Amino acid sequence: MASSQPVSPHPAADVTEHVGYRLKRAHSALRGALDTALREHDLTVPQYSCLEVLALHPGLSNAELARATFVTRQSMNLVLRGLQEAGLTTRPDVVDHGRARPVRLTAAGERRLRSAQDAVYAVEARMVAGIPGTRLAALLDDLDRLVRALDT
Amino acid sequence: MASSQPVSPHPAADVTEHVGYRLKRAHSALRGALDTALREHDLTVPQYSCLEVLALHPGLSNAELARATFVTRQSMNLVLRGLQEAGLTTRPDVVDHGRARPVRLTAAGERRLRSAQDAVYAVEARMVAGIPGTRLAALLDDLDRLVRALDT
DNA sequence: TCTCCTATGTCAGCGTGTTGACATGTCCGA
DNA sequence: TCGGACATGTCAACACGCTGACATAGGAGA
Repeated sequence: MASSQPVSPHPAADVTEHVGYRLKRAHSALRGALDTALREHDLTVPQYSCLEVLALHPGLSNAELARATFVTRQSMNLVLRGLQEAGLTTRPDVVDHGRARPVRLTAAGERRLRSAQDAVYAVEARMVAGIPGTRLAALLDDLDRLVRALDT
Repeated sequence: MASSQPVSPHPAADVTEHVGYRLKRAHSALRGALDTALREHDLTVPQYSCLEVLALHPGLSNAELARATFVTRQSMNLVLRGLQEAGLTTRPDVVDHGRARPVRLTAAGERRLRSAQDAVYAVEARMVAGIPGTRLAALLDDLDRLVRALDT
């Protein structure tokens, strides 16, 4: 099975050898682990992602947050609504210039993010622990190549 | 960083260097590409996954299909309902022995799967094309290690 | 035999994520 | 100046995917 020529219509004999399959399984496992880790912090994964991005880039608009987390404006809009109801973010009702309204973390939002980060980073560390250290960089690079190859 | 103690709270300086982030992005890109590829075949990604597994293992029950595709019984139940309404799968109303009802592809289901496979395999090939051939096996292996490390 | 444990199927509710559509606001160029 | 291209925010409809809960069917063990 070390053939290097992509001649057949089937990338591999077994579906479980497909990159897509492995990718889906890994993502599913990570999602599940994050879900349980974040539950005790009363956050969902998209909510946490949003807080993390906001901490790094305060004042991003809904559409910008959506692009940063790879979802649509519509999905992010819903997430933001939840975060605002929980008092973790603020968003001015009117702006002087454009149409985009900048989102910012509240003090409660920053506290919540910090407490959740420990749990999330623990999951990340546990996941990466199974990888030989020297191959981690290659893995990150390959995942990046997959993305670039797809949106070409 | 081959230290075996989880000392640092931050696995990496930048969030975009996290495995979780890259994994999410790659999965999102794949999902999008598959969505558009499958749309002209009137199939969703979970529906296609279900058909693919059924072709390999005819007669699997709802719960078994769910485990094979990493979703819950409830989610798979919904997918199966859609497939049955489209006439792509069949499922006996009563069984003589247990409670599990075996699902099978109809002739239409097999045809639909075959026509969709070309599109899906093209996406897989396009995605993998960006990876140095010698590193593909390592990538598959590392993705596997991530999963095993998480459900330990 | 009777009971408990486990697996399965299904209902309900919620959050997420998508496409499609539409209104609104800016800016650039004719 | 004005009109179109573009980005943004939002509504609606639909499909997924999760948890929680419940009923049912089989098998193992007292």
